[in-house]
Amino acid sequence: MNYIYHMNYPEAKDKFIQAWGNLGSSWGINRSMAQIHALLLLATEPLSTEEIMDELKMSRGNVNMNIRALIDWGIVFKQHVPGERKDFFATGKDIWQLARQVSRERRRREIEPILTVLEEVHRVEGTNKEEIAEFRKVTGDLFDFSTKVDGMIDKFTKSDQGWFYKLLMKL
Amino acid sequence: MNYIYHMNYPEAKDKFIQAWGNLGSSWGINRSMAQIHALLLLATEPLSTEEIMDELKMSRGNVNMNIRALIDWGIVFKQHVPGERKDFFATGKDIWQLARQVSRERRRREIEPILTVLEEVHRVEGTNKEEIAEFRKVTGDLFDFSTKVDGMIDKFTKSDQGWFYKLLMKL
DNA sequence: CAAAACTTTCAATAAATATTGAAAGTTCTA
DNA sequence: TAGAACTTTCAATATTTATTGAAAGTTTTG
Repeated sequence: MNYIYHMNYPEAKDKFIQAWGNLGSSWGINRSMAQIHALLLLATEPLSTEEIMDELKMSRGNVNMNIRALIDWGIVFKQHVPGERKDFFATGKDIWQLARQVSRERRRREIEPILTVLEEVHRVEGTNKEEIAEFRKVTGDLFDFSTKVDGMIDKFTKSDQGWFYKLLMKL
Repeated sequence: MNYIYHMNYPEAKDKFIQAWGNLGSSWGINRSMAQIHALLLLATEPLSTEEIMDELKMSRGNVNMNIRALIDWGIVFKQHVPGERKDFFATGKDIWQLARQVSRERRRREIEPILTVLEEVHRVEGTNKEEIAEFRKVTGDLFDFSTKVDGMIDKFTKSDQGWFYKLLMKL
């Protein structure tokens, strides 16, 4: 007889939240931030700060700061719940839209700045011909490549889901 | 009159190394590792551990560990220098090849594991119909999306430069 | 095979980053 | 408009991650 183990909900939920947190932190995103995001992804209703503190065992300050960072990233939103005074939070459930938004932000925060630096340092001067040539070559190649990637991400962030799936077909 | 400031070589080199280190660390790559890589990118000859320690003001242990991590990532190689006993290190200068190799490794190290978790937790069971439905929906969507991205990166890592540029044209 | 040349390891330490929680700030309501 | 409800801030602290450096290990050479 062959049994497949089926997790119960609390176990699966926790496993997903931990995994999302780890993935975030290996890509330079605060673990708490990623965990809060994971929790909101699973929630069927908007959650309050208290509910998040409670489920993830985090302090009010931490939840508040990371919720605001998520809002700043454009992937979490305040939701007014009628009859309630405090804030409730929810995230978009469309994974495609999430990916676009994260790409957009990382492009702005990390790719654009490195392009600026590459452009600046490319104008280097010096007496050692060989090292200057190598420096210009490397930074120039990086600039060209990054510019292309930047353009590609830009297209992606402005595209719709159909575009992406059509692109996948072509590959 | 309009003067454009041209950096001198040491300044530009340092700026590039710092910027590459920062970029690495905001993408979850050890700063020292990224800086060593940057230094090797600019070098016109293979460098020894001592030269790296010296230029980047790092300890022998740190250089040794991070060089080995770079070798493990497949982007730095030992080079034998005739008449020398110690190891010298160099990195590939082809940016396209570098991008493919980094993609390949990150796919293996980070995307594959999350796919495993998503698949596992998707088989969740529980009594609350609504939360189970939401859980299955979210993890299923993430799995589908990640599988597609995984496949795309796989194609990318196996492709040649022409493929990539042709793809960029299509966009 | 001794000792010099070189590399690796890893416990201790430092540095960077994340988190807490209490106090200050703000907004709402009666 | 006082005070209750709620949010934000931030210095202190904890945690995680990176780095050091000296000792142990390995390889080479004469």
